[in-house]
Amino acid sequence: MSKRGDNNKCDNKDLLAVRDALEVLNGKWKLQILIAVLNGTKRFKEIAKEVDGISDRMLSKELKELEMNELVKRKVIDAFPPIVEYSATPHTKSLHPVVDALKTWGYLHRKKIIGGVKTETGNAG
Amino acid sequence: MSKRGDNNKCDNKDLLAVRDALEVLNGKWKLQILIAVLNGTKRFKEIAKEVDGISDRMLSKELKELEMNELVKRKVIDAFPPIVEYSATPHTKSLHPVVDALKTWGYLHRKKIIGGVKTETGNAG
DNA sequence: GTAAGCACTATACAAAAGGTAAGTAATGAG
DNA sequence: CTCATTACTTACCTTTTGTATAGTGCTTAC
Repeated sequence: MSKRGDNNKCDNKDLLAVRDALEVLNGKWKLQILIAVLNGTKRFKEIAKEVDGISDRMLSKELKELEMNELVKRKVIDAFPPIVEYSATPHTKSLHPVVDALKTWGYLHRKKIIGGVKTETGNAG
Repeated sequence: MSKRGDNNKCDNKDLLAVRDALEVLNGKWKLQILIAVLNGTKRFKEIAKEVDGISDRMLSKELKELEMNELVKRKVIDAFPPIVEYSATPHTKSLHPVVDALKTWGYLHRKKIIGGVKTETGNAG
């Protein structure tokens, strides 16, 4: 009866919530873009630099989806070579626990698996 | 030293950690499978039922990758129609904060965006 | 006029992820 | 023998993602 006190279990509704989150945050780039923007308002090229490896095409696409979900705010400044600034919204900021948990787990995982991996070629099965 | 107190910012190393986590957890299904297993040891078909929509092909594939990363433990019981049990490991359990953050944010997002969306076809006034 | 820079957009094509359907091995029910 | 069951594997197809290249509109620098 005490579902509230037990956050280590997921019922069906919880599963749905995770699916919703995953749908918005899925893919290789979205979280990384969000982190860049969470660290401060940035222009297109600046995000591209921070999210190393992403192409203009992908960044443009992801930014649009993120905007639709109110996870970035786009501001066009009417200047000579165009200036477009992307910034975090309150909704983006609500992602901090997710980013933080992922970050913490990333370090943990690196220690446990990546750092202590048996050589790919040397395991006798 | 001061980094400890400020978990709202990500430096380059933190970014890398998030990328590591994303690499292991990426895709539509991994977290959902992990949640199913975190809720208790289960057989192949049981996971398939809980992670609604996944195909045998995908489940098999994902389970393998998860096993390689020590996120599920596979136990074969030598019985007549095969019995294979998948269970959580200590490493899986370390994912609880991630799952929990994602779950919480999923609810939040549903309220904010999915629940309060303007109708796609009928927003003319 | 030519070149460079910004924030995109468009096109073509390759690669990866995901979906669907069918097949495999072993065994008990009919 | 056929059907059903379990845990997968295989083949084929579509969608998404990634790479490379070129172009738009505007302005400064040469």
